[in-house]
Amino acid sequence: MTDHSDSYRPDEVEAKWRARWAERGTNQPDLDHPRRPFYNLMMFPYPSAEGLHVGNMFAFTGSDVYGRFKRLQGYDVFEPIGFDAFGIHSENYAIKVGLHPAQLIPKNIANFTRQLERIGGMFDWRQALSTTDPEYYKWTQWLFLQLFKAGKAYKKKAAVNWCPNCKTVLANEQVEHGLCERCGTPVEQRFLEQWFFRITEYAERLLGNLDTIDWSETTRTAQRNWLGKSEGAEIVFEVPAEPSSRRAAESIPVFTTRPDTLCGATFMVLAPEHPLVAKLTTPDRKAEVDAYVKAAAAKDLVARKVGEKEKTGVFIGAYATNPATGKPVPVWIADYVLMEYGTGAIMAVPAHDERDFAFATQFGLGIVRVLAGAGQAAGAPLAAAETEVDGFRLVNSGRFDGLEAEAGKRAITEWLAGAGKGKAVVQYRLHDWCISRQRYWGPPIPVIYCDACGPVAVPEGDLPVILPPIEDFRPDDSGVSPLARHEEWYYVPCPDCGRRARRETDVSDTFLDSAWYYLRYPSAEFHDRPFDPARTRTWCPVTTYIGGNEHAVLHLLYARFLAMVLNDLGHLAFEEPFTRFRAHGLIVKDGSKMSKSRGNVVIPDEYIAQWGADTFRMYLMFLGPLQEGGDFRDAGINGPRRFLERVWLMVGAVEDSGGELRKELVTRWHATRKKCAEDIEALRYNTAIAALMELVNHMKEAGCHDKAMVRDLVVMLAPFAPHFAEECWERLGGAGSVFDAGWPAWDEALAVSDEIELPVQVSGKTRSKVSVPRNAPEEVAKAAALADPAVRRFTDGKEVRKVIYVPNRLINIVVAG
RNA sequence: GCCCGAGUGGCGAAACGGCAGACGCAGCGGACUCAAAAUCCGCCGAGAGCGAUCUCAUGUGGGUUCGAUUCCCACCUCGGGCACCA
Repeated sequence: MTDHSDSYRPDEVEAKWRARWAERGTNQPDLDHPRRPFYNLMMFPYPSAEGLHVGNMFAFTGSDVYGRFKRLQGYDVFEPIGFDAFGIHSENYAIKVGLHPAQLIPKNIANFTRQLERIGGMFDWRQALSTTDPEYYKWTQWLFLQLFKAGKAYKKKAAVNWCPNCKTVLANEQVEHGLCERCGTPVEQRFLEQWFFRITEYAERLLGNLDTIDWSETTRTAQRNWLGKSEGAEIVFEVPAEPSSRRAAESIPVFTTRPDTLCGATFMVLAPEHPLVAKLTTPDRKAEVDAYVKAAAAKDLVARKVGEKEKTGVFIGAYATNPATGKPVPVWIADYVLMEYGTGAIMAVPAHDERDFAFATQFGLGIVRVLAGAGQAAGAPLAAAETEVDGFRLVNSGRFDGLEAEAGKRAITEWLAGAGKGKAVVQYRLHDWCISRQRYWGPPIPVIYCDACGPVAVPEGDLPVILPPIEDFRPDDSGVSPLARHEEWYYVPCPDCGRRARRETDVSDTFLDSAWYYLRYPSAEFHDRPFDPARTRTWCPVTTYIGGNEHAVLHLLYARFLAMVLNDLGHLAFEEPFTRFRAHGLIVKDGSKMSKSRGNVVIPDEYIAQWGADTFRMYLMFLGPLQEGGDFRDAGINGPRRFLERVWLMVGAVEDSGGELRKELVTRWHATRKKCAEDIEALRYNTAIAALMELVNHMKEAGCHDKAMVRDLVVMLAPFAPHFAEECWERLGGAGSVFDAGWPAWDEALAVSDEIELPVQVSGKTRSKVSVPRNAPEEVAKAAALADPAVRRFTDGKEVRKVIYVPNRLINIVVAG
């Protein structure tokens, strides 16, 4: 191509339109008086030192295509962007390279900003935010105070997950298989004073609302599993007083999902940490029990939770009474029972629970069957626990014998409640959210401890509590934050009594920063309020949210919880923050997900420099459906490039063809408008792009350069290749931005053709095609089919048994033999 | 172990229960060129046949149906989540 005046040069075009958009405020909706507000949100990035990688770009482009499409449909689309820049990621990296995070983060943000602009996102940069900005974390602290004042934040000494490498506490959600999610170090148990949010109070609502929101099913399932609802009963086992050792009577409540098996409870097991263990242990068992408790406490959570098949445990010498049978049952402790779940104690029913069966077998404890199938004797021996009990009936259960399992559950629970020995309860797997971190790089928790007044909230007028710029920000093994080494910072007068008091030195979890950022975007310029009521009413809840499923149970659950709390406290009118959520797929490279931690990231900058952002955007979106992700390899990028160049040439050669267009082409035109819109709405960008390519192929074949068609083509291409489309639009004489052109409307009647190529099957095998009018009556189609020579070869001389005709789809002639 | 996804040409993929492989990449043949690149035209699942055509083919095995990539049952493989949660 020697004619430079007519070749497409992405660098120039893209730079030109980036400048135009900034100049004209193209991407800045009227935040106060939008006609049709549409909040298009993408999960904000953590600004890593490596920069935005191809996996990020895939997700951001996916969200941006949708936002631009909505814009073309006439919505006032608000597409904000920001940076989730606090947290251990940034801090650890700063430690590694020997810099202060406060120096590092602004550089990373600058780099991300450059990249995000370069990929052509429709971001409203006026409202950009960083969670590390005091103007932002002031309100994160405010949020904490609202929960604190409402009694939804509390401090307790608790067994927490401690990462000895990151030297901090982790939330349960940040522990994977007993390993630290970030660095893979085995997590230890420590007992520390920690701040918690009462998310468990919201478990029922968090679960129930899942049925009311339009979210990816995978995400909702993940949340349901995480919430882990179990319905069952709490049953109290009494331990009679022991006069010889002067021990009083005690009672041990247990939680079970199988109250129907109560009569089969032949022993009990307590968690080693259970508070009753010390009281109930008999003197002769004390040495052995103490040793076991100690050993269990020393075990890290990996050893305790995974891998171990061998059951261990010790008898503590006490006997409790089975409330249904009145028989004594021995009380054991074992580390397969967890203090954090239920009551920390179980009734063991070895006949119908695998773990209890293994334990009973190992220690020679009694096994009594209480459920039997048809033809099974009540005394039939068990080779293994029988947990599948469909159609089984209760046996060895006295007055409850003969009931089916479900009926037995109800009957026994009712009987327990009447006798004051138990009640129906619902348990959740969810724990309260531990939000304190013994680290530096986060918002200080705004509480002051006074010897006279106790924990006091920092007055809202004193916010933000600025994170001091200390040099020795590295964590240590002490279990306290680096801020605790700075007296000059933490000694302050008590806000209530004025006496010397000390600040909380822990900072809050990064997930608190990100749990409310969507509220800040529309109100980012207000200094005196976290989120403006009018702006929030206009823009929230978020219309469409796109993000990674790795946040299904972390970020997305916390954000929902906080919205509910703010709703209860009267700050928000809604309780579900994201009306529609779609999880994008992951970009895989060399067999595993592209991520910094796996070291397989590809930075898009070089590709963009070589091909242009538009071509690269189209290439990524053409890979496959957004929700499925795909393998990254750069083979194939030539396709979108050739396509855009073809369209470019077409734009240079347009002509007015008046009403001369072929009927077939008009049909394609309308069908493409429709298909492309429907596919984008469903996030099937790959087939939307394919439809545009098909249209171009047909236009080329027909030698068509019709101006109106080319203009539509450019508009439909705009979500994918925004700079390119703007340039073409301008060259076609369009006024303003192509994004104000409106999505081309289609006529349903024109989108289908009058003549149909109808496939003809003979006994279910396709043999030929015949041309018939659209919606042809069966007789017409049948006559045409039976007249076709290719069909007659299979039907001649045979009896037609039946004809199946699906108008406009197919005709199937079923013949005998 | 349990709960979600997904298995289709050399590759990325497409297909309201109705022509399997749209669209694209790579490859092959040709045109243009001194030549190469770019561009344009044609071919492109496997097997048989000179051919029009025929047979086989959507992870495996069954089933429902006139007809199954699609629905049902069992199994295999690969991703992801949960996991001693009582």
